[in-house]
Amino acid sequence: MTAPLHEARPAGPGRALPDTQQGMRRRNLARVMHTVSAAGPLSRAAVASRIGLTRAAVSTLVDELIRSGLLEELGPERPVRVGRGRPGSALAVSGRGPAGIGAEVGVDHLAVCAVDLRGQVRARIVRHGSNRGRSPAPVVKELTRLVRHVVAEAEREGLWPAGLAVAVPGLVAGDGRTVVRAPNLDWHDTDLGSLLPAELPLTVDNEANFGALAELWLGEGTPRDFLHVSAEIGIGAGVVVDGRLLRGKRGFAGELGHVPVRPDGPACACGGRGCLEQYAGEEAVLRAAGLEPGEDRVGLLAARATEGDEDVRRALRDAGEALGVALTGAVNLLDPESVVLGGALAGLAPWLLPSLRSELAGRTAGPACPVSVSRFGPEGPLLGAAHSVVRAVLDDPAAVAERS
Amino acid sequence: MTAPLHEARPAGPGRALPDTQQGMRRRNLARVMHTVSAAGPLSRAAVASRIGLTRAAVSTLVDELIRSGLLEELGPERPVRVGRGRPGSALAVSGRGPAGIGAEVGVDHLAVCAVDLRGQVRARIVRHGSNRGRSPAPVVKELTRLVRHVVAEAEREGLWPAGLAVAVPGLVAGDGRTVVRAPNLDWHDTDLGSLLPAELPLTVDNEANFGALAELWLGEGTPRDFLHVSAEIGIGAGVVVDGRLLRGKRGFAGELGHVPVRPDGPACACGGRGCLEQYAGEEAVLRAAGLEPGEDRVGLLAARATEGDEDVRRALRDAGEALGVALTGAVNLLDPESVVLGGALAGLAPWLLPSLRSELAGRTAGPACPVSVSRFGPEGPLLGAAHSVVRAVLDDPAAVAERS
DNA sequence: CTATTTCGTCATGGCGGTTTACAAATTAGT
DNA sequence: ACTAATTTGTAAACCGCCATGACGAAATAG
Repeated sequence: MTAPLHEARPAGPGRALPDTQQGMRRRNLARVMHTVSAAGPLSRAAVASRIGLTRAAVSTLVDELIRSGLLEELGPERPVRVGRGRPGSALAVSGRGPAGIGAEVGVDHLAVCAVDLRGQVRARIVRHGSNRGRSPAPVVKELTRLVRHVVAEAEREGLWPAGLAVAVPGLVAGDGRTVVRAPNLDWHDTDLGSLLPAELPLTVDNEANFGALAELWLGEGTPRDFLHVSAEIGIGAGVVVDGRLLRGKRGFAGELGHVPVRPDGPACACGGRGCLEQYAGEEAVLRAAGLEPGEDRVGLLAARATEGDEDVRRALRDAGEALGVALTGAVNLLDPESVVLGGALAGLAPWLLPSLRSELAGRTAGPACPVSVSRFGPEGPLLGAAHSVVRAVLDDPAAVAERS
Repeated sequence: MTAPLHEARPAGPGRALPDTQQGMRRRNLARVMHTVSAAGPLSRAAVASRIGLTRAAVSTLVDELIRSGLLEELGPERPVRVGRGRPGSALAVSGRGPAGIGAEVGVDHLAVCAVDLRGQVRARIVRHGSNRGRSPAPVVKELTRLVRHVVAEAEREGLWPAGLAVAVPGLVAGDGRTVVRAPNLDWHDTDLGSLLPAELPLTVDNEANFGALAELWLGEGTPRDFLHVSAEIGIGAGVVVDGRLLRGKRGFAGELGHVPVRPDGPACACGGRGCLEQYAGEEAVLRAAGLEPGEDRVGLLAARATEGDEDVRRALRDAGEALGVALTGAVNLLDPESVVLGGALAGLAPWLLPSLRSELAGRTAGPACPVSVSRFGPEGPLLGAAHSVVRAVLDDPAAVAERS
């Protein structure tokens, strides 16, 4: 029963459980966890009215969750006051117990963190240094060391790892383990499952997808329908529809970088012509700006743009324009509530946004789709990965209780 | 309790019912209906093993459904044989009881049909004649007459109408009643709910969406992730993701017609430039082919192309090319399993497909997304509409039993 | 200080699926 | 043809889960 933990993929609170009393119980446990997790400290009565069960039923559910160590009672010193009447006893998600381990394989860094059920980052390591062209085995070996380190640190705080989620800058197969293509790393058809320790349930996904999930779960007022655009060499988008990540048949959805912007434009590695990547991809922008590819390419662009370098600014303006054209297509197709720029794009937003927005507005009848910048910037994918494990626990607390 | 009947919109078998024993019962009733409906005559034991309940539980569910008239026992003359052992008694969806009424407001016709729970069309009327520029009131009045006629015919066969679903060639608001914009008809912000008889639960939706649903529900081997493209003056797409229709925030998803194909192309009514509609829309194609707009425009194009008219063929080839560019973007974004051409496009497919396919293949790395033609052609939206009502009954049989 | 309100829990009950057992209906094998 | 094996459908007893209603506990309002 470790399968339901891979929740960043199948997704949806407790779906697919059989419609029997046991399944009902499990779903109700999940609903209690989600409610308490989302709405802060809450009394049993408040939970009951929110999920539509009686106080008595919620009491038994809460008892079970407290026994499992997933929920805790804050104690009589910190009651939940409502007005007149006896104050409720405050329930909160436990700060001990299971933790989600998130990891990120970036082009220029590795990062690992541990997040508890409350959403707090409890341990964190970042190692800088380029991974371009390094073969998977040594990179993953190093990543494994970092994971073990973070897990050890988390365990010292009374946490135990419930799963590992890895964000990679590339396409991931539908199995949630295999990196099909990561151009920045030059990885192809690499099964991370066989390289990582098998102790933890594993999920691998695109960084744009995890970034989108971070936005969905952690962003304040984030809608249930939006596009999260993120870029390094390639440009990827995490598409969230009705609160769920859109993956597509093979798991390749969100390949914004190869949306045609000018059908007769320059040839692209994908076989097409005039793909967005040819105008707004990292290499294209650096070339247009007259810069040499170096270590921290995004930082370099941002620095030069800040200094007022006209070539760089023009290059970014043009990239924003191309992004605007591609996003117009996406917005027409998906009708999202907003578009969020995350990952590397977040740092370049000041110079991309004006042309992007005007292009989008000019091509749209009625009010244009609002474009914002992610609050998490480059941290999004890592946080999203760790939280995906946490969400899996919230989605089926009974499965975790069995293992603890 | 008429709300859950509008199932083409919220969709998803019995979701959102409370996780209480009553909700469980209702969901299990729905699962029995869906199973029997999908897998033909089935014994109680077969249903039980398919949905994961015990034979005893299924027996009580089936009893209830038979009492409600939604299921029927075929009788001892037509048993379900399995091999050794006692043969099962065959269960089938009832051919009487509730029926779905589907209606279509086309540019050149009105159509209404009644479909029983088995999916059979039991009554049908089509009235030819242009509706371009006619104001909503008289058109809907005429449609209402046709609906009453079909309902009367269905009732003579022992059916009763469970709901009415109307397909329109335009954008429909999120409420499922109001036509926001239908350029072919020149309707704007028209609330069909106030014009149609209030006796029946009503759903209004875009014809491309209903066409996509027909494909999803009735097509053989149709995947759960695909794009259904359909066109009259505008070009719309029904986007199906994981077996559910993608609607977007305002319900405007699938506006393929305004995806930019050439960012510097001719201006479009939407405010943009070079939208797909400027290359593959009906007017653009007619102009490129050197034809005058007349009554049956699609038929005219098809006829001329069949005759070998080079201008028409070239125009259609170019339109296919533009469609290919726009679809490349959509395919990259959504990673669907296939693309289906329906509605008016189905009739022009022989001349559109070659250039469309080669454009799509040339712009895609790896195997290109397969493009096929709808089996239903122009009938798709009408069938999808009627079936959406039927699906609503299957999704919550208990709600219907209360009304019968 | 009392009346009122709200919280959490307990006992009871209804409902729904499971378990177990059994009769009915058919095939396979002798 | 007759028996053994197999499968179906149903009935009775059981268990689990939530609802109902009542109660004591703990606060506020007057």
